[in-house]
Amino acid sequence: MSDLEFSDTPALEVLARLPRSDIDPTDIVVAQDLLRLAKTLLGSFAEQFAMHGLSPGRYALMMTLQARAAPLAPSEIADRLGVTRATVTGLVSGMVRDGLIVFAPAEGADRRRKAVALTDRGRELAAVVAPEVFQQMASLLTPLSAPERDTLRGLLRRIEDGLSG
Amino acid sequence: MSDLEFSDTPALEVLARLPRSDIDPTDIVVAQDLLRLAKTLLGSFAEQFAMHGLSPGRYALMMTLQARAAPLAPSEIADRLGVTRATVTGLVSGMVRDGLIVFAPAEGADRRRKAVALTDRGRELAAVVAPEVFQQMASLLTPLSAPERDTLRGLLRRIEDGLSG
DNA sequence: TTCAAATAATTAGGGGGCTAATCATTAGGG
DNA sequence: CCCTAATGATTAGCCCCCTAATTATTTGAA
Repeated sequence: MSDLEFSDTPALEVLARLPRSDIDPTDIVVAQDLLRLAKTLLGSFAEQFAMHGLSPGRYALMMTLQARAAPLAPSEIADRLGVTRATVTGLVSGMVRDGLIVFAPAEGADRRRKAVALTDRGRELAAVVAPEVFQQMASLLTPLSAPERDTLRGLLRRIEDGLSG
Repeated sequence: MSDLEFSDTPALEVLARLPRSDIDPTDIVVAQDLLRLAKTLLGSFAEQFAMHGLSPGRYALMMTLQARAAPLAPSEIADRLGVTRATVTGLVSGMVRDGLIVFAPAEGADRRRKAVALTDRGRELAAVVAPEVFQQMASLLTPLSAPERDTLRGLLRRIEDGLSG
């Protein structure tokens, strides 16, 4: 459950051995902190999902269906989740097996299309899990005051922008 | 390569449908921003690793060996990386196949023990990859001034502490 | 009208992790 | 001494996600 964190690597020791590096070790420490937190965060949500027999992908799929409240085609789901159709095929087949969703040829003419919808059981599970997850998200930020949250958001935004730019 | 991000889920729509929730939607937005950045960051490093035929686990293993400059037992590696021994077995077998490490019975009496060490090729690759990775880590922070980095670090620290507490 | 290109979904195969069960060796108490 | 318990490592089998190749269907243009 603890998962591998390359951010817990002895980077400073390795850095110290590099000939003529102009990198500030402090930057490495902060970056590793950030990466470690990233891993920890994602892991803690994954754990919460797992307690309900879910995974991040399953959760995302359920939320997507829940928000639409109408059946969706696998290709549509793949687009919304930002994953491949193959991934959706796998996700769907496991969730059908577990009784969370149903899967049938879509209404209408095109016989290539399928439609995915939550079962009652899936809806019930979503109704339990979603508030829990939102609660966990909100409690992430409770150590920070409102202005601090704004500051954090601004700093993260600038880091994120720096990635693509 | 884009990977699944449950943080890009229509949480607000789902939240809006919940009966009597006392959760501030803004908190959800900030938390999702944080989680999305987490995914993006880890993904961008994973991409960089992949360009050299590495994965986060392989990189972590190489750094661990590089920092020690001495052979390590698989169990020792597992402890340092925070993963199971089974995972190390898999990691090692792939890296031996690719000529990055060597793997032999350890010196000394206990014939259960093995020893893992970088090959020349592994060391060369580490010498190429490590500076690249450090550079990428450092450049994450270039959008921020020195005081801002301190601020960020403090905020992250408090969030992290809040997770366990 | 027919046939090639586009589109929906699936399959095949791979990598990275995990747990649980197993094998090999060593250590220790009766 | 011997036999059990502990320890190091591996195997088997699972899940999640990916890419590339394949199947089924529809569209559109010659």
